[in-house]
Amino acid sequence: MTTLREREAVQDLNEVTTHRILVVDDETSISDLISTSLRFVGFDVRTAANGAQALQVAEDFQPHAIVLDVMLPDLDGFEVCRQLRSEGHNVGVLFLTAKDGMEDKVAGLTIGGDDYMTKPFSLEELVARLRALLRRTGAIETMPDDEKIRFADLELDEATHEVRRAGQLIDLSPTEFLLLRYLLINADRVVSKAQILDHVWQYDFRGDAGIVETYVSYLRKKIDIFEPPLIHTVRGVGYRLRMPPKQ
Amino acid sequence: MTTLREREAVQDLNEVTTHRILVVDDETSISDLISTSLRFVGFDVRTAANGAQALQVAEDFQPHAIVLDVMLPDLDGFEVCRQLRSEGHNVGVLFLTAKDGMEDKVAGLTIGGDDYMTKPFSLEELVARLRALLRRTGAIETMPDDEKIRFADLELDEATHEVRRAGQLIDLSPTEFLLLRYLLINADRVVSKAQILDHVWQYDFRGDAGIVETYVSYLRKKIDIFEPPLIHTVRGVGYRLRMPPKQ
DNA sequence: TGCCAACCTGTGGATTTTCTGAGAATACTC
DNA sequence: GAGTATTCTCAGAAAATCCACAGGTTGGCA
Repeated sequence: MTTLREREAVQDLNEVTTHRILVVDDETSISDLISTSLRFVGFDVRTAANGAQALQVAEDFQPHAIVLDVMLPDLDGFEVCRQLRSEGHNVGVLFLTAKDGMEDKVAGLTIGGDDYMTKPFSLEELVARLRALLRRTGAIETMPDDEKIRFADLELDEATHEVRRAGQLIDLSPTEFLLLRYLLINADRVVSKAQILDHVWQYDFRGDAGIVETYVSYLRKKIDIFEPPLIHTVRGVGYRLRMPPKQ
Repeated sequence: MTTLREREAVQDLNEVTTHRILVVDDETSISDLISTSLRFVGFDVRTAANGAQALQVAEDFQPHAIVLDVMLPDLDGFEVCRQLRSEGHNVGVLFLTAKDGMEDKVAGLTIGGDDYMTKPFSLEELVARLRALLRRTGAIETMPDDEKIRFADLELDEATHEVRRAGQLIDLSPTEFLLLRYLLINADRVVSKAQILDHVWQYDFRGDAGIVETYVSYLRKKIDIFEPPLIHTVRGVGYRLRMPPKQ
């Protein structure tokens, strides 16, 4: 799925060091989904299925960040977080919360560089948030403008959520933004509609891949009214962001 | 989650030296919340859970300031403070008190550069007060003018609590002021409603993020009646203070 | 050329998000 | 203790977004 290119990009940021991420969730399906995704993107991942195990694994794995479900069979996520911090672990935490009203019982999830997402989420967003978290907590040292992804005269800024083509500001909806981001990260490679669906849409999306065509169409109308067009269809395979062939 | 920008600002003020803050509170949840926040904005933090421990830690940590709950299991906060002073520690103290009428007593007992806040408080305010305290006690040397935060033709003065747009004085309520301050500190980056809620509102606020919309609306009516508007909403993500897009 | 599958894109309704006004509750001020 | 300011909830309106669907278009291939 995701790509040498993306892994190389991560390598650049890390300067050789790979970041260690601990994923804590008791539903194996979720935890598999997440860890597979993160591994593809180049992280070194380990998992735990409950709080006690999480503490244990964290001890000798020394992760740079933790993806932590707040709803665990034994300790809850906050307790895990508290204990880790009190033991001196200086990790950023990306909390996962259910969308069922549990949400508003919990405040303070964005303190200290931490962040949270409600289930279900899209993998693309998970990765983006996790990267942002690593940056904020200093695990990735950043130059002022490596929060921008560029391709040709196209520029996507993660911090401001701005997208520009040839310097001109372009307004995108949230899904359009994620889609473009996914295409950009995989620039020059073909990505299938299934891949796009898996990464950009929430993991519980039950519609069909036709939606991807619709959104590609939206994107084209916004960014490919400029010349030359960058989004190319590879019939029978998928889509590809590509420079015009310089003959 | 407060931002590279803010950390850089702190660094500038400190000229490399990081300020040491001692946090004394017996409720772990509170002391965690505070220390996490302070660490993130660049302070070097240590904690103590009671008076005796506080004295001990202060001895070898030599903090520049102390955040001190007046209600401790052993000694009370004032006693701790008195003993420290008598031992020659010249630290500023930010007292924390419950909202129970004790406030007046506390107010009377704060001398010199000290300050106090009643629980619950907002993290934004805690940090602001602490900075002010450090300035008053001389732990931060200030240039005449760094108590102002500016963005475009907007100017917020921390010392006087005055806000101006295009030179014109604007009257804000306390919450509006904190909100604008938070937006200013994070100027140009997108901040989510959850972040705003976590930082600007008191930590025990149990309402939903809708309140943020309401207050953004208030702010707009006060500062964005001027042209151009500076507060922009990024749909699905949050808000952002932004200069008029360079055409 | 003619056919089929894949792809594109307009339409429109459902859904979600955001904005804002009105009013109740609370806190402050003189 | 009356009057004002502030905070917060709520709900309707407005806007943007999402998504299904369907007819039109394109490209590959027999």
